[in-house]
Amino acid sequence: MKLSKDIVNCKSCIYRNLLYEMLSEEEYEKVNEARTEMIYDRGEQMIMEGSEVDEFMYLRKGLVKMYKTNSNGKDQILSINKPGDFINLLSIFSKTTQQYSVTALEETHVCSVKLETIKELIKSNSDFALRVMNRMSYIADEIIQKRFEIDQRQVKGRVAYMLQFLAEHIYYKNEFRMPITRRELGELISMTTENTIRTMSEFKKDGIIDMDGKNIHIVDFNRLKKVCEMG
Amino acid sequence: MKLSKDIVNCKSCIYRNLLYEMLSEEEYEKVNEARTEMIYDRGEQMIMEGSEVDEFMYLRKGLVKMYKTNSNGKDQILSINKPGDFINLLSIFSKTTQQYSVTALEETHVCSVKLETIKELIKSNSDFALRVMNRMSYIADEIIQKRFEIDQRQVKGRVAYMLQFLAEHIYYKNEFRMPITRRELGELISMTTENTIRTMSEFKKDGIIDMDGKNIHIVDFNRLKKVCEMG
DNA sequence: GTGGTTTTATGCAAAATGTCATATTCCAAT
DNA sequence: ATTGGAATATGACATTTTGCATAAAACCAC
Repeated sequence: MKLSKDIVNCKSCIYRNLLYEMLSEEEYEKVNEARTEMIYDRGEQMIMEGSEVDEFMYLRKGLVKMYKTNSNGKDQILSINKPGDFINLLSIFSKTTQQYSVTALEETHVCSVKLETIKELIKSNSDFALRVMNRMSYIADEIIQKRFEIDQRQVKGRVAYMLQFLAEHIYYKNEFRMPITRRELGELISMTTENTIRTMSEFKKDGIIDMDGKNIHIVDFNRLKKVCEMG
Repeated sequence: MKLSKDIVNCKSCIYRNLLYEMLSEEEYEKVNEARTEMIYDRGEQMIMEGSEVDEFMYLRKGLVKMYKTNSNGKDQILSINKPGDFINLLSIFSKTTQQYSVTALEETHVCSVKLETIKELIKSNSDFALRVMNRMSYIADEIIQKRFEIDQRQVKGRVAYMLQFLAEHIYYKNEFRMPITRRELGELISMTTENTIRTMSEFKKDGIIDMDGKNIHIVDFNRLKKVCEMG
């Protein structure tokens, strides 16, 4: 992890309107000063489950996984997050320790603001408070809805769902490089590594996708959707 | 559904300190006036997925289930909620429609405050805003953590987990009357009705629980915990 | 009370999923 | 370039879970 050298002002940040649009000039400055921007390499752990919560963090660039390690040492991945996501917004107001770990899946830039500063802004600017609530509500809902989608499907449907999700909501195209291993994909949809691999091989044999290692090409989106729908 | 006749003042409500403790006298009055208390019978639907969000609701008495109906008409239960829980806090700030349905499992009293009023309080009282955030954060976390617990277990572990949960967090004793059918229990832990019933029969045969219809008695808590731990 | 519907219950065959073993490929550190 | 460890791949087999059938018991509306 290292500090970013080219300091970007919040005003020119493309994610500014997600959160800071209603701040006054003065409040803006406050965030700008309290803010640090960090860069993490692929594979670097950014947040460790159980560590202290004292910063409010969001992605400016990159991709991360949020996960939990259970008592048997196995990871369960909660979600894959992209820029604009607030990676610890759920723990921040009710817990003193991080509830989930976060690791970078590629080079990732993170903005980090002292929690104290955010709380001051919430107190001084109620529109900002409502916006933070809006984002919290949205994030929680997204995670819960996604768990629902996964839980109601069986293996093939789950893999299909995730491939579709990656294509439509992360990469916005039918061809992409998998940001995670097959094991991690399994951890994301609650199934074994072997079954994950087998299912993807099957999709390839059936002509639904084409793949070469981590490179995925969804050849027949309609059929993928169909598998996704019937579970 | 009917309006409650014996109007209870918020000040004497036992759940007052969950949310309203930092309100001024004036703000208190505002809530009190904007508030309606409703009584729902067992089986009555209180919130319909897709309906408009315009009230902030919380339980004063009773038990409810929050659930979603999927495209095949099957329900998935998200959580069982008891007094003090805010049954639509997750949808309220990011969505204009309810994301989940809520139905009473027994006679249930609900306090309902116009969303507009709550938003005004958030604007006028920043400590209240922080408290609302704290509750949102807490609720989201609880739901997500519970999903994790369920997803990492298989059938026996899931049933054991839920029985333990009911005993320890809903009824506070080893003997209780199941508030839901076996089908609903299945909907809660993502398994079929048949397997749910079979697993409970097995627990009975093994001497872990005793049961007669909906009456459950956890005879051997240690063994239940063991089943719960090994998945 | 009566009749109809839902819930609980259990058996059995089929399907899905997990486990273990083994081989090959890929990737990163030296 | 070499090498060790992780990731991908696949088969065989065990176990788990589902799906369907059927029946008794419990519950509800009239």
